[in-house]
Amino acid sequence: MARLTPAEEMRLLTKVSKLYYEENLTQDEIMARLHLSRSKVSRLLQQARDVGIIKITVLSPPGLYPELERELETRYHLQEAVVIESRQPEAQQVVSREIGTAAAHYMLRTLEDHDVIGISWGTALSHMVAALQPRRVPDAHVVQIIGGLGKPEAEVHATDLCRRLAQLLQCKLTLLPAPGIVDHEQVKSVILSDSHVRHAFELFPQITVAYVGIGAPTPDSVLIRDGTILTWQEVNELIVKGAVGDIALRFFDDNGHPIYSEIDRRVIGISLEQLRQVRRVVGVAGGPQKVAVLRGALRGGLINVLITDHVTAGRLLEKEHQGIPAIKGETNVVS
Amino acid sequence: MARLTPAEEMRLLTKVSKLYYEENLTQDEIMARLHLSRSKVSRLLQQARDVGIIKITVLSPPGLYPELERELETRYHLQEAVVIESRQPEAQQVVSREIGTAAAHYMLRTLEDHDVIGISWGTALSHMVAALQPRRVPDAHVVQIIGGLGKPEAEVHATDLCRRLAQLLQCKLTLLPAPGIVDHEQVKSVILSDSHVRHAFELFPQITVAYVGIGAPTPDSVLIRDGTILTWQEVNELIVKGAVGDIALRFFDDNGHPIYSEIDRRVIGISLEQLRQVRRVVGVAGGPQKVAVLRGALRGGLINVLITDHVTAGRLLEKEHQGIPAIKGETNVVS
DNA sequence: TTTATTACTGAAAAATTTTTCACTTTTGTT
DNA sequence: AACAAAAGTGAAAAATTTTTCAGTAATAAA
Repeated sequence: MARLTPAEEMRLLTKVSKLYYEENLTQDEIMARLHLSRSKVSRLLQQARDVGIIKITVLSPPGLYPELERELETRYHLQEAVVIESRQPEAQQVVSREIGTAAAHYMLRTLEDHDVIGISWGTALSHMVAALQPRRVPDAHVVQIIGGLGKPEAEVHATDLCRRLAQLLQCKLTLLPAPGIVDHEQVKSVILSDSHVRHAFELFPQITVAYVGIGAPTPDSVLIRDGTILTWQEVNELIVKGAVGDIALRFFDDNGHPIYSEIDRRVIGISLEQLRQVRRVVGVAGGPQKVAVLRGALRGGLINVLITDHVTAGRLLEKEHQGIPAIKGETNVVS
Repeated sequence: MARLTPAEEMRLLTKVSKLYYEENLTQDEIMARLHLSRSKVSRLLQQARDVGIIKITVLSPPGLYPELERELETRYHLQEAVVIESRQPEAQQVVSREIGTAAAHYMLRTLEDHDVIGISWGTALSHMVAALQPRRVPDAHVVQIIGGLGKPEAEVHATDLCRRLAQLLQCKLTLLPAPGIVDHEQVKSVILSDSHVRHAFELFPQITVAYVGIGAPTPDSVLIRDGTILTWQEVNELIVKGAVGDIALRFFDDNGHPIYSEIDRRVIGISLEQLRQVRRVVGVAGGPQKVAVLRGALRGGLINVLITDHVTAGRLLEKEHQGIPAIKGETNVVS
């Protein structure tokens, strides 16, 4: 109601701030006490925050990397980034396990009653399921989004992962009873006519959250290791075409753009386009080999939650060839 | 929805805190982002504050004494204390002026449209009015609560104060056209029969805020100085009875209890009991001589807003003969 | 001076946050 | 293992805070 001198204003600012933040009075009580209007108190507090009379600090306990998370989230338009501290950040196996554990916690934290959970495949996801504490969520639904990998007779990995997960959650389960990749396109169309397979495919649009591993095309990757899934020659072809890695056997380049090829047509599983329709795609990956792929996946908006380790996170935030920003409109739906 | 490990909980706490306090997301946005329930986010923030992850500091600019104010308010159940920094805290005259200025600011800040303002008398109040910036508050009402002091022909001070104040506020004015103290009780009853005087008295219960000076019975006080108001002998009598000072010529002791006497019966003005009925009584006083009286007034709950200087404030907070607390139920109504 | 612009106000509306409540899960105890 | 107690949960209600709005006062410009 009045015109105040700067000094008097300062005193009022300080006083209101103290009463609010130190004495925990409500703004109403302060208003009564100091004979101000409700709005004035609110505005005063706002001003005090702006001017710096009120200082709010959030301290991060050691072992947490909220700044890295924050930067990743901002830079790549992520819904959330989870960065854990790795004890052996260069050891692919160790990192995968650590990240898998973090992913399990993340799942536990974010799981909702009617979630339809798409699961791909990979070491990290495997560790995730291994680390997951059992929890009854009967209305959830686990859906396999890529066929079991490797030769038909070995089609265990992806399928198994889903089965174990569904068991831990005691929830519904839809498997994709097919190999992840077949030898000829014709075989694929035959398989796709199977009603079970079709059933899984039809569920893709209903997936509310997908957990995906991210593959790097290195010689020792599981993909190539024993030649059962892809040959080194095939992978090389893809690399020549610009591939930096894959999500559920869908290869993509530096910018997350899909790389179509003969190989792609032989894959039985969700497409990158379909994956992009999923509201929440959680990428679970870390370790030195994954940096390049992750960068592509992030740039292309193929994932919108990232679970990784602090070293990988740091690398993903390095200037990167003069920071080409993630392309607008290609990001997954967020809200 | 989930059971979290302590480490994971820490991360969540930190993350939520950062998003809320550093990114300024709403709890709703955080909920969407982190897939938590609205309540959970609120509780998490509460917890983070409790645990100390979030630290809120209010820094007081130099020259302000929010701690002293706070302590005074708490110790003496005050609605508000205003402590200003005095440049010459031992010089009664200087302090009075400084405090008067502070009181003017306080009035400007808290003045409301329909306030009925009771005004007593004193050096500090005089400075207050002198320092007051003009401000039109036509519905306010200034009421003189103690007769003009001294001999009838000198009855200027209190009256004048009120008149000047009313002019500055361009508001209604009710004077108490009588001396503050008369020679004989009989004279008083005659005066009280005057309709103007009665009018002022009838307004006392409607006073919403009273500004009162606080008198110390020292030889150089204006009260005694020229012998026009009280003689040293009269004052001495009061001191013997335990008086530490007065508010509007109503003397009281260490604990703010009124001291009744022949003198008291000759005073024309508000009584301490009536003053106590006033929702807000602002005591304006400081300087070395006022410490003892102020202590009495504060202990007795005779005032519930105090405007003083930092040295006096400090003295008022000294242990005081093993801190007899202000007596409950004797305090003025606060809300 | 008068006028136009800007800033500021309090009340009410809208938005946000906290608490309550009814219920479920976990944990500790017999 | 069965049970009771305690802790934790989300939805809704209640409380609190912020913003909007319409109007007023202060300041700047003419």
